[in-house]
Amino acid sequence: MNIEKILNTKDFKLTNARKTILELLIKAEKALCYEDLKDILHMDKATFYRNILRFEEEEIVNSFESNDKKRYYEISKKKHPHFICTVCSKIECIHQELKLNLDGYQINNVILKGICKACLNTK
Amino acid sequence: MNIEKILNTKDFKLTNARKTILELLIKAEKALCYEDLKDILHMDKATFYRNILRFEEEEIVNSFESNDKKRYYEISKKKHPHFICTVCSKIECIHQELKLNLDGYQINNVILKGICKACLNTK
DNA sequence: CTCTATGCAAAAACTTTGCAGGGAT
DNA sequence: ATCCCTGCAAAGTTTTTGCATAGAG
Repeated sequence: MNIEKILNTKDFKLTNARKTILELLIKAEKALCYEDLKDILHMDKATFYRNILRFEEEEIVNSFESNDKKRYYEISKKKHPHFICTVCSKIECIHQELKLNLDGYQINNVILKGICKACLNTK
Repeated sequence: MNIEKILNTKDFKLTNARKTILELLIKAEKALCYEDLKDILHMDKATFYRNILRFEEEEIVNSFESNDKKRYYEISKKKHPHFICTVCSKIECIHQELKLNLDGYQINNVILKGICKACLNTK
């Protein structure tokens, strides 16, 4: 994934803030929230939130709200379903495709909420 | 669905607030948020949120966060997948089962996010 | 009578906005 | 030179908490 290309084709100015955010999301193994990133971002939260919103509008990034009230972001190209445990708030990636007939709809995100194995066992 | 039975079996005191909340959710055709309910609830928001949280803990109700930052609640027995449009924030119920292998996990909620037909067409 | 539930107000948590100055093209 | 981007601080939005009073069992 070429960051400069992504930003240029979408009419973004090529700023350090944008490059940093995209680099980190591309590198990431999992979806990340602002709190995960804030210590390594070196930018104001307003800058982060404004840019990530624009990335979402341009469908470079997509996001979902987790159980812990925070929004998690991932590069659109890496998207896959997520399981969120409502007890421990852990997020697990699901590497399965799911079959659904929703013609005419564009599905960007699949979130399953429930209770994970570990929490079920200690209940 | 017998409200008094639900509340009694779960060791709840039978208050008007609780009966009102459950009645409205049982009657509802779709998942509802506090804002949808506040004008007809006649109770403080703290009472609503405290009770709905207990209902969730007892798995009488389950909830999901929508695109508009609000939490939506539905009676567990009525649960089904939801599609949330990230453009217009509309929530649509999906009456399809989806096949996924997640042994050992309890899935309470399925949320699909994306762009609905109407919004795709006006883009 | 006891212990839980409620209302009110204030706080909390995360995200967004206004504004003035800085930076990319 | 222009217009977009950024940082800072303050505001916004939804949900939660503390505390005194009211109500269920």
